[in-house]
Amino acid sequence: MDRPTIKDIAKVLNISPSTVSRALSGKPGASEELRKKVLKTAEEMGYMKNLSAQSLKNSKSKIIGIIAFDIRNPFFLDFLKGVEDVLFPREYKILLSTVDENVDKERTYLNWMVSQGVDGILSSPITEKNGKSNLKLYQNFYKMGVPIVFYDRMFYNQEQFDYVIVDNQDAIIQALMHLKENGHENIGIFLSKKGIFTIEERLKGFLKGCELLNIKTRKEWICEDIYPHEKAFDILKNLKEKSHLPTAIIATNNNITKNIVSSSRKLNIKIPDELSLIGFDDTPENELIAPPLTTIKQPILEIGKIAATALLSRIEDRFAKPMRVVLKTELITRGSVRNLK
Amino acid sequence: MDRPTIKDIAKVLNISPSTVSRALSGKPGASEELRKKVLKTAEEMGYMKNLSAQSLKNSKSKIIGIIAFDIRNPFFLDFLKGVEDVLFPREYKILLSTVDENVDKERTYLNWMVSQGVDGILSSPITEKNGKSNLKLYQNFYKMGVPIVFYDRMFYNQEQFDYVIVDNQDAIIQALMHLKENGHENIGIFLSKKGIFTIEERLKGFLKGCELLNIKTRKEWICEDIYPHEKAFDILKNLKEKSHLPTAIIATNNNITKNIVSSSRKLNIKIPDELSLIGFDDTPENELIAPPLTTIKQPILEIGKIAATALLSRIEDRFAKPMRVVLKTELITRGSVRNLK
DNA sequence: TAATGAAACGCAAACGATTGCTTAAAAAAT
DNA sequence: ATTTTTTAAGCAATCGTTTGCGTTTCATTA
Repeated sequence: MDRPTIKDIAKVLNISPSTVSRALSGKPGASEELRKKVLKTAEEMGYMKNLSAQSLKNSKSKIIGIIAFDIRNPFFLDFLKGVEDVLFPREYKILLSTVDENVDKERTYLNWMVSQGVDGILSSPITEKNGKSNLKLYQNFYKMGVPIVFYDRMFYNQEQFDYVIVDNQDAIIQALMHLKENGHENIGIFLSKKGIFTIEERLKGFLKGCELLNIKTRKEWICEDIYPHEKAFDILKNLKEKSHLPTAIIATNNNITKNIVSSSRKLNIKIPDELSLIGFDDTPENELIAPPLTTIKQPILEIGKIAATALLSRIEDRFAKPMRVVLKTELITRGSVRNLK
Repeated sequence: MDRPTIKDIAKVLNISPSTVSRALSGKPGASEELRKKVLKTAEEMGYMKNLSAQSLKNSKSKIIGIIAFDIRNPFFLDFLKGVEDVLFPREYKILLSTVDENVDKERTYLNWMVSQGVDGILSSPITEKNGKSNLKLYQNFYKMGVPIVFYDRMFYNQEQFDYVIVDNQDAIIQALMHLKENGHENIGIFLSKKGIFTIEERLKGFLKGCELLNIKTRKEWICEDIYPHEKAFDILKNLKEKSHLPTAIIATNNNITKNIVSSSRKLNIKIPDELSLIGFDDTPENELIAPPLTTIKQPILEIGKIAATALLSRIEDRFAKPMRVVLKTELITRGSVRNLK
């Protein structure tokens, strides 16, 4: 009692499989009359096409693979929605992976995806702090003609790839300007895992911005590689004990932000009275936190939509010139930055 | 310059494709010596197996489909992680869909998935408020032997299916007990979209709990079908204007909770002084909200893990007896419930 | 009426991997 | 040295669809 195939339909109607195929696909080669009959019996028999067979035959799967650096990041709520909005109407399916910031896992998934015959890949590539990455593999795939679009992250000096990212340096500079306008001179930055493209960029932005705006910073205020994010507590504690707290901190992801808020409470550091805070990535809850959080907001839904659109274009034309999209972030000012003036 | 196939490897080594296949898969029929040679040349030639061909041949895809009621719900952050934790080591891939609470979209995706030849489906089925659902389709698939496990939601009187859900009635009763213990007698519930299994259950739990605990409630306090969730504002406003506010509200999803908090602020209703609130679904931010939110916490990661495990079992044995898992929720008490005593 | 063309349909070979069956070769047993 | 057993490898069919090419049918035109 297996699922009926094209051959079964053909047998029932006493015609050839090729004709059934043409009728089903609407390609010329079957009379309109016959076509209707085929459609009807297919329906009646509960026919469902076998996409594996189709993929095998046409080397097209209508599947795109997504490499997510870490699915637990709320970033993916909006990102996946954006991607899906574009993909669904065009009948593309999503093969999802989460690689937990792990290069080996990323490699495994990448190979699976290509083996699976995905039509393209949307990836936020991993770079570990020792510099290890799957760049070679991506380059191989690129040569093989596998359409790839990077989102959120990319590789330096690899401008042959398409990418959709955000201007991370500018994002931090915006934050810095806002702080300066509010009279802050002693500013720190809490950075997540080292090596990650976005984090490196945010650090660069911080350094550049401090110079640009003539803000003095101290080494102890540039806190790198805070991972796991709970480490924020110890750093904050240390800073407080040494009476070395900056007047403001920029956090570089929402988990760190969250940890700074909760740590501050435990350490009895009042936000924003004693310490101002700017977070990265806006979640709906940020508005409700005490105090309401001033954050850098990325257009995540847009990133998803644009990346998906770019990938589809790339699939249609392997040789089109690379699409390089850099979106701006927006600073949402709420109550976590104190005006010192 | 296409990707090499088994045949290409065979040609290079002057052996037959069958031998290459057996060598690569490690099945008996190739000497160890030859096997190593095959592996080596496969590696050198950059061979990657074609999973479409494999699927076609063995009718196994090593892909499981996930139907997500709405990917923007933070539920899926943990759920997907839980699922992936189980699936990745067993080399299963995830085909993800989001159906936006839409029965038609769900149907489309379900058909795609089966056409794709997924080995099983993890689904949180949609029921629209008019009762429309894809139950028939699920039943068909069930008869066809497509392994299906429902999570978070299920269909009433369909105990042939496997499912992993939470005791929603008990969850609300727990909340009610907590409120009663804190002296609340006038309690309302804000329910999301009508028809949804979990929401219906939570309503039942509320009704049952009120009777059990001898809590009087009013019709105006049982607010159904709050969708879009922003409607919470109007309801609250109305209640306040009529001086009809209950002393406590139970919200039935985190979006409604969020809207109640923000609406209360706008309407100058103090939580918990004037109004106590219990939310549903615990997000990390709940702790940081003002006031810290008392919520009903579902073991989401567990739901994902158990559902995935159940599905794999079902795949292995189509005729095993249905796995029916009902997990308990936990009430996380923080600051949003006032003690009236 | 015969010739021409188009349309409708069938045949069979692919796509890449797997596997039951057969044959050949090597090892073991008599 | 001959038979039996084990092991290694090849042949060819198969999974379900698609498609180039060939054939049949029928309407069109000269």
